[in-house]
Amino acid sequence: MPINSFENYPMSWKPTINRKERPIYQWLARQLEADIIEGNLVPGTKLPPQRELADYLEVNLSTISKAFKVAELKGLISGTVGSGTYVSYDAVSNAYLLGEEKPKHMIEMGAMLTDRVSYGPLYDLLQEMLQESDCARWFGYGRPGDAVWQKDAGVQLLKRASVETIREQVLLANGGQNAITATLAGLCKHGDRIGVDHHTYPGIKTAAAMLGIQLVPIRSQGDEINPEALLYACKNENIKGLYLIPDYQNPMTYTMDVETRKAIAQIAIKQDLFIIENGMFHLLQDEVLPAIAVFAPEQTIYVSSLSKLMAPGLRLAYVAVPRKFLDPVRKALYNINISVSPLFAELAARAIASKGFEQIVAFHRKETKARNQLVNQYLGSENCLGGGSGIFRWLRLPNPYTGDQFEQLAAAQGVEVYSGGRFTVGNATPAKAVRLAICAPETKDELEKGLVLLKKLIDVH
Amino acid sequence: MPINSFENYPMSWKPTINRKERPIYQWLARQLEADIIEGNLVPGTKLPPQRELADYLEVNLSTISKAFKVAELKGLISGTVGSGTYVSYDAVSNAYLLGEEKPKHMIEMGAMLTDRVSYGPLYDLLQEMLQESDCARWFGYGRPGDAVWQKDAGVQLLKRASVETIREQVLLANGGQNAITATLAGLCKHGDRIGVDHHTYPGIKTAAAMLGIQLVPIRSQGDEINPEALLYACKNENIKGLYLIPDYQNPMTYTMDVETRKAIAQIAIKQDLFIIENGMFHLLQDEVLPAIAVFAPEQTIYVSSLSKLMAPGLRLAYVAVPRKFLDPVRKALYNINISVSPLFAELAARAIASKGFEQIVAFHRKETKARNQLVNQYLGSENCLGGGSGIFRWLRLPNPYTGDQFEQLAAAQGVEVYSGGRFTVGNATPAKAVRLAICAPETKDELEKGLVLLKKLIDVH
DNA sequence: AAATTTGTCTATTTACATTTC
DNA sequence: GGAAATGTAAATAGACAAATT
Repeated sequence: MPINSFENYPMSWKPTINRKERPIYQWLARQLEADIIEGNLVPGTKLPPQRELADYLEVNLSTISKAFKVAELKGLISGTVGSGTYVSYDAVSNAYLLGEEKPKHMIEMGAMLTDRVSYGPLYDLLQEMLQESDCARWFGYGRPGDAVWQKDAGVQLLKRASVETIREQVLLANGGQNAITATLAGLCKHGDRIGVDHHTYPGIKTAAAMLGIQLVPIRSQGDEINPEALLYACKNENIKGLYLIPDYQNPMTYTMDVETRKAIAQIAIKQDLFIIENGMFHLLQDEVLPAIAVFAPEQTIYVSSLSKLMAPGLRLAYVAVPRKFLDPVRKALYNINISVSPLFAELAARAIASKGFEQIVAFHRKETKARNQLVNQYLGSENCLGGGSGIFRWLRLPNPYTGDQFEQLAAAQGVEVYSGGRFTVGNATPAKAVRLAICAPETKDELEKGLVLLKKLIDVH
Repeated sequence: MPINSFENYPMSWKPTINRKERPIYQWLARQLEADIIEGNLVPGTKLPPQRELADYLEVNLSTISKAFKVAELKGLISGTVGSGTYVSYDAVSNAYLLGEEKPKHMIEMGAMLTDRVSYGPLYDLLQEMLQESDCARWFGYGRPGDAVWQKDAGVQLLKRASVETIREQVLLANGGQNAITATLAGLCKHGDRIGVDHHTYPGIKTAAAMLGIQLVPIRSQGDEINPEALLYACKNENIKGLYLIPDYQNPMTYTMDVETRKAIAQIAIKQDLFIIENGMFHLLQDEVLPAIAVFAPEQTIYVSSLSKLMAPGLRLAYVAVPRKFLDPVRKALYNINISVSPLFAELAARAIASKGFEQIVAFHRKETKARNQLVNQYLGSENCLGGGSGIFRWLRLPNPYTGDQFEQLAAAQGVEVYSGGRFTVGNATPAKAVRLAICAPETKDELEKGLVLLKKLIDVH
């Protein structure tokens, strides 16, 4: 019997204990998971201190600790020394952004797509390839020399994004997500910690949860990661690496300035952190700033994906890998893919080397800018962050709305947007904002229809 | 001070202890790993009992246990209650079969390729696709209906391999390895155990090691997994699933008979094991036996890859997933790939639905049989297991040779073959055999050259 | 500024089950 | 067939450090 009767204390979570159900810690972890998923424990709830639970259940402190650890690695809860353990805001929100079936007649502004200007040129290049003699080799493993020039094309693309590398340090992946998951799998082991923005690309959240890698939101005053906050996380959170999107951060739209890049690079070098730099939107920017990889070339794995730049169906990414990480990343990519399709590797290489490449990029930018102007007309630019040649916006909501509420209301009106909660990491507080994928609607007309509906919702308050 | 002086006992491994290097268990694990990789501890070495080491180092038993666990999850050592802990045979052998660069002028009989008869028909189909209107959509996400018919094609392919499923339970992956790694990642967590053949497809070894999943070789009298051995492993090894290649097992060439399939299916149902059934060579067999998935449809994830059947560059696989595993496997595939290329999904679907499909398969079989007859001429069929329409053989070596020695000698002669050790799992003893990929040489002439050289090496003894 | 709260980590204790002899 | 050898795994204890008050 516990010395105190806990009946009188309000405990936010009262698990049952069943001594026959061994191991205890797993039994508790299962209960905790179920209670969170079923909604008995809502996001943001503070769980009782581990010692209190241990006392209440008459088990050892470490048994509780272990149960919490299981849930934490699944991304369900998040604990901090001194302040306690909280149910994560993103525990129940759906981070899988590309479902199997979509309800029809929705204006799609959730999942991120680009416009379709590049499909034609890609088609032409593919046609050209198929006219050549021996072209059937693209269904095999290609000719020995092919891989070399395909990687050289990667070098060229990376150079365009300010990253200097050599073909021996370029690896090919089946798209950006594939590259990132492989890099994580190759460089981290179960239980490792990675620093990220407090709102970030959901793909890394689900991948990390699957691999048992813990994401640590790097806090700071504003929304941007800053060097002091990073240094703090190095000292106190034992992080092993960083995942960053310095150019038009997803979803918060900020672009990191050069000084901050330098400072973060310096810290990464000093603290021996690796950085996964996602250059997703780098080349779409009006002014291409030097990548963090430029300032910390031995620490930074730079990922340059073609799906946003060229076409979403061209699932290919180039990864520039520092020498010391080359072997593990190559092995992880092998374990996951064996190899990429030689046909696509060739097509992509030709697209990059083609005269039309810059034109495609320019087209994308132009189309995107026009759409952003449309957005500004309806939503203004003060509370709707981003713009320029960014393919999404970050709409800060007027006061009574939470992101989730707004997402649901918008869906009811026929517009799909993604709530801030989908991007929230760990115990960070979900922003009262939604992300708008402005290039996803097929036409500007459809985008405008969506904007009208969203504007109405906002003006209610 | 330990009570006994261990100076006099011969201990196979004497780690140093440095009490300043905390944590102790990590310090020990690092030493163990280094000693294995540097060759101070050769494969097969029995390590001292955990208690003995603990006594010697004056630390607790569990500290040693934990250090051993770290090494075991990396696939370096393998412990059994009662008999002790041994250095794995495959700890140092290279399981990554597709290196970046190959020495030139080698006759390739290591990495497994098929012949090239299907390249032409695939080319024709792709050409046809590109003639259609709106064909540029394959660079986007395709039309909504596309995915449906592409999955139906998968259903059709699976049915051809005896597996009955519905489109809702078919998922697409970027090739067989991609499907297997995703399935493992989706269904297992760090530390889980999976039963496999004592020699198996190296891709699962490296993927499992990366994910911290432990492979348990299922032992039995002969080389084949049998139901009693499996039942034993269920009771004693706490395995959560199975990975099997019932049709022309890689590398040992055996095909599981129908009774054994039924028995294994029954055990899987009773013990609630999942089965990852790799149907890699299923459709190449002369007689297509019912898959294990037929007898345990709710337990079996059946993977049907096109790279061996059609072309290695067509990196696509269909996965038939039981309802209860659908969600985790789909999410894992999403985390790893987001999606497969719509262009390839369409091309593959058309290839499967085409009239030429059966013809391609027949072509492959015919070509392979001819090659196998050539192999029989030189190496006989008694010690060179496999044949028929199998694209590799398992050559049992005459007595003084180990697989590794033979691999090296053959390489010196200009023929690449893969030693049994590359396929060995955990503490299983590496077979004195090598695998010959008989369809990898581009021509029969080249295959014959290779066979002559191998024959000479064998005849020396 | 010091004391308290709180989570983290590793080593230790204990119980257990199987294999070997 | 029973005792000894051996690895496995969970619970517990204790030390530690950061955050809060």
